[in-house]
Amino acid sequence: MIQNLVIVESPAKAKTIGKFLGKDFQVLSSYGHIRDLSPHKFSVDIEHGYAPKYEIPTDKKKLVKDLKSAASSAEVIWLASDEDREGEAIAWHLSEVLDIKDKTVNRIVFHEITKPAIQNAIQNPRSINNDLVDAQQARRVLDRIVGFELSPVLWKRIKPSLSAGRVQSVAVRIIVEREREIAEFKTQSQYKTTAQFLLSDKKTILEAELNHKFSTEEEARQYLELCSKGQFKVRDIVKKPGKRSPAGPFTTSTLQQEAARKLGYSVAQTMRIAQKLYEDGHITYMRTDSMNLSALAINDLSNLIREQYGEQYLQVRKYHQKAKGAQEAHEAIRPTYVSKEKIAGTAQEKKLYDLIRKRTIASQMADMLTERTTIYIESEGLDHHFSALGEVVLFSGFYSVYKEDTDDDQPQEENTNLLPKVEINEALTLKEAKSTERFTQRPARYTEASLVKKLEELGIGRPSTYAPTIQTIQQREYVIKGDREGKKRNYVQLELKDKQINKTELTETYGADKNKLIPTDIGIVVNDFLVEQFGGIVDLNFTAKVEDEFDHIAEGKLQWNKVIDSFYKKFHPKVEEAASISKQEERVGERILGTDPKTGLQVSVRIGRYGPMAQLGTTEDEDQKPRFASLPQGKSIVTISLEEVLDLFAMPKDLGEFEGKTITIGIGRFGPYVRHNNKFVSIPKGTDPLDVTYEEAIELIKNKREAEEKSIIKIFDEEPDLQVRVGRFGPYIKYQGSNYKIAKGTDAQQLSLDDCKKIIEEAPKKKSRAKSSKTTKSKSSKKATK
DNA sequence: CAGTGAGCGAGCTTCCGCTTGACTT
Repeated sequence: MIQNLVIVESPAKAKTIGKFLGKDFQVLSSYGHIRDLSPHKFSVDIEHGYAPKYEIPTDKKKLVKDLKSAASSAEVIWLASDEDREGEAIAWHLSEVLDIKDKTVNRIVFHEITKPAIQNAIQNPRSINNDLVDAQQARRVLDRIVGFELSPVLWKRIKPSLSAGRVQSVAVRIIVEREREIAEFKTQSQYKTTAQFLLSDKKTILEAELNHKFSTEEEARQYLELCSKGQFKVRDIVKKPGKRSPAGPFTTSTLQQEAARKLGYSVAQTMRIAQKLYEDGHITYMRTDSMNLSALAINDLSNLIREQYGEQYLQVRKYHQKAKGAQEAHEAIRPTYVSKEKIAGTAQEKKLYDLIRKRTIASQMADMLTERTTIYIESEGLDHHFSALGEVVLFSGFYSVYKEDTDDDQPQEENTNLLPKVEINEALTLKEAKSTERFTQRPARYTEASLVKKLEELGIGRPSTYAPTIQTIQQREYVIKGDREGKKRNYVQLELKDKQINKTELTETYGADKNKLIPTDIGIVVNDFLVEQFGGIVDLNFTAKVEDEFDHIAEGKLQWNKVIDSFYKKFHPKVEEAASISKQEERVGERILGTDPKTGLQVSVRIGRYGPMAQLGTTEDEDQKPRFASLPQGKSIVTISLEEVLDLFAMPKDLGEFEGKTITIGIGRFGPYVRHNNKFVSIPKGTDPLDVTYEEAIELIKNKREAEEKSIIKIFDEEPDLQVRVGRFGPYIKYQGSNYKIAKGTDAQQLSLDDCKKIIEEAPKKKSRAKSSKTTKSKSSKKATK
């Protein structure tokens, strides 16, 4: 029998701690929360003080049973969940669920997984902080009320299965508002002037920029004309020391940002890889908002920097978290053994480890020191002056190990920009000058990582939820990760050379975007509805405000259910009101575009049961049922024109006969298609279905037939319904409309009819396949039933 | 897998934060 049972949150942590504590301690893990509100039921008793009804999730039942039996045979139980609101609640749930009436229950905490930290924790046990637990309950209940009251309003007013919540709805709002700023952005242009001067040796060139931008071409031209007569000289040379400091060690959000910028990983990908590194013992915990490093780690880092770079490169620093609502229960993300330069693993794991390691080392290194030189150039009688900037690195410091990227698309300016030697009052000859029209840049669309950064700044969401939140808003189709093609524009360049000014018109592409978060029609309509009806909840500062109240609860100054009550009394009537109107009474987000000149029927667009749609005619019209059409990819209910909608109703379009059957063009659930003899061929992306000619349609049909023929490996005369084919995932059997997987390593060519039938019979029974394909992506719902 | 969208109604969808695997295609 083991005397002491320690329970932590993560199994990897349990393993390490077990080693530190020795034989008298058994260390187990709770795998996060062990109890929660039911995923299907409201589970908050509004009438009785908002009492939450907790249950043990089915997939946690066995774990809780095991923990119980371990607890029953131990004398002292140490609850060592994280030192934050959630961790305190986990400890409390454990103390409630495990049968431990007559046992000693000690609550202990540590911020780092080191032997001294853990021994110290064991020396200083306390009891559970009930105020902190209450703050967590308030957070949990508030989120449940918001999510489970708001979402049904959306089902009723807009479309089923939608969702809203304190975090996700603000994330969507940020993206929708940015898109509006982009749409409303008025670009302006200014003329930026640069010049090349020759030094007195008549050979060396000095490049400089004018400290003024002209708003019109005329002004720029006049200035260049003055320049052509100017007598330039060096007015002053100013030298200033410059320095740059390293960024702090990684937290979850900064790791996600840098991994996206430097390695191109998605937020979810970064977390998956980091999880593996953590489990393999290479890095500390990856879900953290702290920049703290343990004394042990700082010691290791100091030794490494001294040895590999020298004493002058070492500068021990302490970083402080600026993010709102940070709870700092863990260390920063760092290598467990910084001396380990390379790890075993996949290429992705190695790259991420290297990034974490270099960032951690750099964080304890000296500043980079530079000397910045500015040469001021002027001519008598001329307003404004030119200046040439140079920067020389005097001491590289942390910069030799790691440099942080920025989100700007602009290339980084070079750091070592040497300037030629000049003297004050040295006469310079203007070799040439250019005045180029430059445009102001529209705000940038968010990437996954820059959205995480924004959310963190607002104190919305936690390290463990950034990646899932981004997944949710994409899954609900509020936002898609997409590309936008750049547009072309002309700009003017005036060139002064040999006393002549030449004007050229050049073209540039601008505004192209790749893999950026773009709101969908559904996202826009849902957001506008929420902003209008529930502005307080989707307010960017809502979380910060309630966090303040949670803090007061944690300090014992407020009662948690009173906080919830005053919120609910204001919130619930708004829910009732919003839910009292039906979809038919008021169509959220509907746009009426006009009337069809041919029929005189009303043309409108809105969000329908299956997404954005167009409607011809109205339901009030008794004589004529309305016609409907889905909006094709790339079209939006916000911007689509009457003409474009009328084109949609021109389908299905008859193209004529081929082999005795008619060819029709239409748009279905999976996009535009050509239909012939009950067979469908997709029309490739980028082609307007209305532009497809009779000849092109036949071409598409023939191509499809050819591809189909090629895909058939084997066919049996006795059973023409059964075919062995090869597809994207390799060979498979097609039989009566269903596909069957062929086991790896089987030679599909050699299969006999009997072999195939056997494979079909032995294939696992499919569960409600037809249903799951209709409700596009309801994977999460299946998990819950299991 | 491809002409859905009205209406009838049953039953379902939904939140945020802690944690890892177990699952197909």
